[in-house]
Amino acid sequence: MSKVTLKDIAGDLGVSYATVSFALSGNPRIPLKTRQLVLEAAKRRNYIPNHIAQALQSQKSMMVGCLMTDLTTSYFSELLQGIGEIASNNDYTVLLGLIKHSEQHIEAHLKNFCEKRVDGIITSWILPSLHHRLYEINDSGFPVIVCSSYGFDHNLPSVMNDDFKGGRIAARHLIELGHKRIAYGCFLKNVELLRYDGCCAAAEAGGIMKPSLFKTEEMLEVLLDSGEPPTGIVAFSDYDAIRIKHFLDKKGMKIPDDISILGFDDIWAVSPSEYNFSTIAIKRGEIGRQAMEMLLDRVGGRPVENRLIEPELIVRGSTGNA
Amino acid sequence: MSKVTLKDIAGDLGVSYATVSFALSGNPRIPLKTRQLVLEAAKRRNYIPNHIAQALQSQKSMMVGCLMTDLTTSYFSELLQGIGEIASNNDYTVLLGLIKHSEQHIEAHLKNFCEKRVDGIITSWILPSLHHRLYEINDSGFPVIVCSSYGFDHNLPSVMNDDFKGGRIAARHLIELGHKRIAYGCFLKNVELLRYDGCCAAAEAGGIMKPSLFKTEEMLEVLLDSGEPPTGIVAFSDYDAIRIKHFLDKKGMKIPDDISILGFDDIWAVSPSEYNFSTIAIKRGEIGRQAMEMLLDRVGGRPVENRLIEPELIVRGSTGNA
DNA sequence: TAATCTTGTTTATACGTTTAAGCAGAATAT
DNA sequence: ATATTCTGCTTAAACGTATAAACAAGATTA
Repeated sequence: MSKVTLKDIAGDLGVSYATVSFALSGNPRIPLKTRQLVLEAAKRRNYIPNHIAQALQSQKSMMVGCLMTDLTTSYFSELLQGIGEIASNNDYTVLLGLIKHSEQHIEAHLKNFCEKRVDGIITSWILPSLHHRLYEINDSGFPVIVCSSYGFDHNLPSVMNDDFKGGRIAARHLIELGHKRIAYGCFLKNVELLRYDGCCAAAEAGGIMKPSLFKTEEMLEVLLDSGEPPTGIVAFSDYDAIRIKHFLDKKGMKIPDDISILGFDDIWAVSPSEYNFSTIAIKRGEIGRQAMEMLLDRVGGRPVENRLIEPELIVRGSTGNA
Repeated sequence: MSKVTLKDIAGDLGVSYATVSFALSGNPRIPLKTRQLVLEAAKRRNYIPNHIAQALQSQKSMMVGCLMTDLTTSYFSELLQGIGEIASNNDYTVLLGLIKHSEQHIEAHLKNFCEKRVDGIITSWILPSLHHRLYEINDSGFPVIVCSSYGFDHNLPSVMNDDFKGGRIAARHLIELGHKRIAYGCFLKNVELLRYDGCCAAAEAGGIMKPSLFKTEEMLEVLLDSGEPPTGIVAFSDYDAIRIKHFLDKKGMKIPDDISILGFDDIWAVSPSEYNFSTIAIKRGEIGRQAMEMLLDRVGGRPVENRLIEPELIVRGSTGNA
């Protein structure tokens, strides 16, 4: 076992262990000569500082708890990558709580984080029925940051994708390609309409009709069969965009010749080697990085403001001139 | 801040804090009545045990460090899911070290894990130049377990995919479909040939020719243009299988009518809604679970043996009768 | 020359918990 | 009636570190 402690190396040198502690932490009262000796002895003995003892003493664990859903693996992976990057740079360690969406499961992880005395918690989307626990935890001294690739309702410091701007960018792209009639499609229920609002804003700015909204394939069909069918579609997600493509396939419509389409997320399926769809790429890594930075601010007692991360248009083969 | 300690709740009740500690840990010397009082007071005060102090005292951190590469996000996600599941069930917390493949980066995470006094470390593939560090760390009292979806050279307790059996299962599947001439393709350099060996074993058992091995598209072309072209191909990975499919597309060959093909991994791209390829699914979750179980065994001082996890054949649309 | 400051180190306490050992009083055994 | 065991609790030490306070000796100042 690695049981080498300050006392051991103090014993080697015939000094008190306080001296060793001071030397290692670079206290100026310790002359360079002594310090050198201590460092050598530490290296010789392969001394590894015991962070647990340090944490107990300093009341800082230098750990951040991350509550992550595994709904979309790529989302979770890139977010963690971003969080981990900033965490590492600041000597923080990431505790991972991968959650299924059961209340007990989430609660167990939160409890665990608190017992381990993390300096803060970053969470992605979790069951609304557990939001009150996040508030409690946040209020009881564990700073909580929420981060997500789409907006949801809560009342905590957060870093989110800027859905409104994303929608605006998507619609603006179509408008710049000359499209006059745009539709917005989302097959998920109970999802915020910020992206649609963004489309509407772009439409208004571009002087075209307010985009029509459809939530089912039937509604889309009605639109297509109407006198003035849309020539461009913004989908809530790349998954939705792919689903719409398959629907259009059946109707014999070609992308992008007959109709343009783009979604959100930049999942692997829409990459150039696969569907090759234009998309609004959500900057998951950036969301993660900023969430961790925000947490560091809160830990440091600095004021924070909610942040929106602007997504990025990636033009590929599914959008063309009207 | 959540600064409620044993002393606080001892003060409330007018007993010593040792009594409180005993009561909370269920020591039989404490009568039920007292215990009840303590539990109530703890709840009232919202007492959260300080795991850091417990860890210092017990010399067990109940944390496991996981060193994970993010090469293939789905691999890493499912592995972690498996590790996390067993970890949670045993009151362990996962420390995550997402690594880029730079020596300093990996070394930094390893050092961090040791300082945080993890009870053990689980690592997936890392740079061979750092294997000696894993040995050192393992020898200095931090049990290390290696887990991976394909074999690589090291000398530590491990949980690996059974590549040999995987290859055998893949080839056997083709043989059962009546294929007499099988090829094995792998575009990666420096990769072990266990899967190919498995194919060969199946071929021998099935009384057919030893499978030919190709490592480039040129070599594949030569095979296809030969007098006795293969009718079935086992690819090292699903990525390779897809790449081969695109090559075959160019040659105008149809899957599975003209030729059957299957790879390894069961990545999303080969799922029914996409390429719909037959594949050998590597049980990443299971590898993760067993790795964590193995680590628990080592922490508990129980003897361990390397484990091989048999992958699973998933039959989809890319393999058919010869 | 005495008072003060500086330098290099030690002593002691604290962080929050576990747990072996101790202790007083009650219950039981001899 | 005395010795023993049991019961319910307390005391004290330990885990490994950080750090305020103290201190002895030497250097500087008045």
